[in-house]
Parts: sequence; structure tokens; C-alpha cells
Amino acid sequence: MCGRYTLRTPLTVLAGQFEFEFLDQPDFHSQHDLGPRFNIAPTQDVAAVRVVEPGGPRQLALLHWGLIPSWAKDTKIASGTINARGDTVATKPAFRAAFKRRRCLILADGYYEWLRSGKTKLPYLYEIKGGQPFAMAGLWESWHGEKRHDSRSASQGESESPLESCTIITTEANPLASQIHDRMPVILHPSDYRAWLDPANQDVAELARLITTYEGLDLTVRPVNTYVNNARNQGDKCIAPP
DNA sequence: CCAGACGTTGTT
DNA sequence: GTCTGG
DNA sequence: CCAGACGTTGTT
DNA sequence: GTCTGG
Repeated sequence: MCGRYTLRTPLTVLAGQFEFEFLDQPDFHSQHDLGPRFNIAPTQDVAAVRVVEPGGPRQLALLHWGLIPSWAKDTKIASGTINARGDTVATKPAFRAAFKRRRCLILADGYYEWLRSGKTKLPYLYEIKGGQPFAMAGLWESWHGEKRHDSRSASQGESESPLESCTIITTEANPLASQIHDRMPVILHPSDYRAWLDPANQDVAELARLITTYEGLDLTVRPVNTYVNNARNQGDKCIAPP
């Protein structure tokens, strides 16, 4: 599956590779920490590319990792919706609405799996050979509920902005990935980005085909010697540099 | 009819 | 063991 | 996903 | 919101 990953590539490089709108405004950088991230974890805001309106531009968005369906009464469900199974995502109540019209690319350049042997757990980093960033197939949602976890009391009846969240779709691990775990994130082929992102694309059969592991995906894996500490206490600077 | 779930993975 | 926070 | 907490009362 | 279980 995919419960931790990296994004070390600068935003300007990502903008070129994934062809999304990005104006290098100082405001944007000061509002969001978009520096190198070695240990992206669920509940954090993650970088995604989406097309909101049919025919519209590809836009960068920062989405809460852990999808909260529009009908959720609170955000508790998010811990179980950091991933969505590719074989059932079109029909599961929590995901099917997003699957129809709100697909996105989750930007990454590596993801971790932990190899367990007895009591010890060791992190391994999967990357695409060459180290270039890749796009994981994702869905996003907008939630207008009120029982937020980060209750910053809005007091005056001010309408809070909706909480935008996302999930990463998983599929069966390919031979390399299955050395450590049974499932892996869906990594999209660049030629499939357009069809995946188009909100008007309702061809369920085609969408299902896009999220099967593509032939020729050239992954590498290596142990990471420095322990991957919890992001909350150690920040992102805890992975051995490449 | 209403009440309650709605999700994932891995491990024993 | 299980829940929460990141 | 992992890491870390997990409890109380009263006193400074 | 919508489906399932009782």
C-alpha cells in the first residue's frame, strides 16, 4: 500500500513535468511549507494536481490526506480512507462520487514500505529508476461539515471554508513491490494523466484500466539506513539523503 | 420501518 | 493492546 | 503509514 | 447520501 512517501522535487520542476498552472508567488511559499519533504504522513496536506471544471486548467492543490466523504458527520473516517482499493473504488459509498468527477494526481518521488522481521521494522524506499517524480492515482472530496478536528473556533457564525481531502488508490503489488508488501500505489503512466484528470470522462471501463499497474513501470527499492522517525517530533529531515 | 455503517492493511 | 497525532 | 501516549490530584 | 441488517 502507500502510507508514507517523499516529495523532494522543487515545485517549479513539478509544474513543468505535470503541466499545471503555477505562478511562483512569494505568498504561496510563505503560506505553505513546500520545501523538500522526506516523510509525508496521513493527515498532512499533500500536493495534488486536479482539473476542477471540464476543459479547465490543471491546478495545484494542497489536500488533507485521508478522504472525508461529503456525508461524513465528522472527520474520524479519514484514518481509514488514506487508500482506496482500485478494484472497488468505483462502487464503494465512500469513494464512488469522487471517482466519477474528482480524480487527481498525487505528486511523489518515492514511497516507503516497512520490512518486518520479528520485532524489528526497517524502512525501504521505492523510487522510479532515475529518481524522477511520478503521479499516484488519487481522488479528492470537499467536506462542508462542522465537527473538525482542528476546532479553531470561528465564533461569529462565520462560514468556514470547506475541507478538501484526498486518497491514494492502491493495486496489487508488482513483482518488485511484492518483495515487501502485497499492495502498492497506482502509479499512472504520463500518457494517461489527461484521461484520468478529465472530470467529464465517465468511461468507467477506461478509468478502471488506467488504474491497473502499467507495463514497464521501472521501480527500484533500497533500504533507508536512517530511521524514519515520526514527522511530528522529528520533522522531515530524518531520512538519509540519497 | 429505523439505525448504523460507509475504509484500509496486515497479523495473529 | 489500542488510540491519537502527524 | 508509524511513533508515542496511555492517569490523577493538588500545589507551586 | 445511500445501502444493509434487523
